[in-house]
Amino acid sequence: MDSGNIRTCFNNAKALSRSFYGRYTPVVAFELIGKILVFKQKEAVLSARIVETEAYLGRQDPASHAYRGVTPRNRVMFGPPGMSYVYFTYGNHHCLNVVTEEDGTAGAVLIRALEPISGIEAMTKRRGQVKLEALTSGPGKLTQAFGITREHSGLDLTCEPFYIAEGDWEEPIPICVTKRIGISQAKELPFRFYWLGNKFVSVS
DNA sequence: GTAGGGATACACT
DNA sequence: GTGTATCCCTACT
Repeated sequence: MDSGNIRTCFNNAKALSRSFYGRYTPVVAFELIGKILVFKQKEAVLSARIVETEAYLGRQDPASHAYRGVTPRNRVMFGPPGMSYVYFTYGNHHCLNVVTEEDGTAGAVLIRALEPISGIEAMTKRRGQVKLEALTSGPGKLTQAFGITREHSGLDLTCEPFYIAEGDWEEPIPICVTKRIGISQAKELPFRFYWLGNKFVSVS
């Protein structure tokens, strides 16, 4: 597949509504593949297509931050859907999640990989001189490319300047479902979704 | 294959 | 308040 074939105008795309996010987390994770993450910044409009996600549930999911109940860090996961949840891990990396499920129920989708569309220069400046495929092909990489930190946790992703828009891809997207990776608990659940054959996916 | 790094949660004073 | 095990990773060898 030619994943570099980018032709449509993301600027006119509509942000996804809150009701999109307020559903069962794996459904949201699945449907987020092909959607477009947009972050309007001073120096550039950064945008990228979502090519890989993972679903994390609440109290019933041992791999989820929400498993042990509300804490200062994870409380946004229990709030209204459509908000961002950013956390810091392994001493080096931030990870970007989108809150799902109705207000009061925990759930989040981890954005694991993106395919850059615009603002590539700004991303490269933050990431250093790496290959295009290495810019955003991992959860820690994409937050670095977008300049996302914990300060961006709890933001509303249904409106500007930081939002997720409808996809622009006209053909059906081949989506592969696998087990989640990088975790030690509940590894067997089929909660990872990625765009089959897309070279920006972190691990195939 | 593994070093590196810092925040977090929780068990203890 | 302090100690420490753990963590949804990356970049290097």
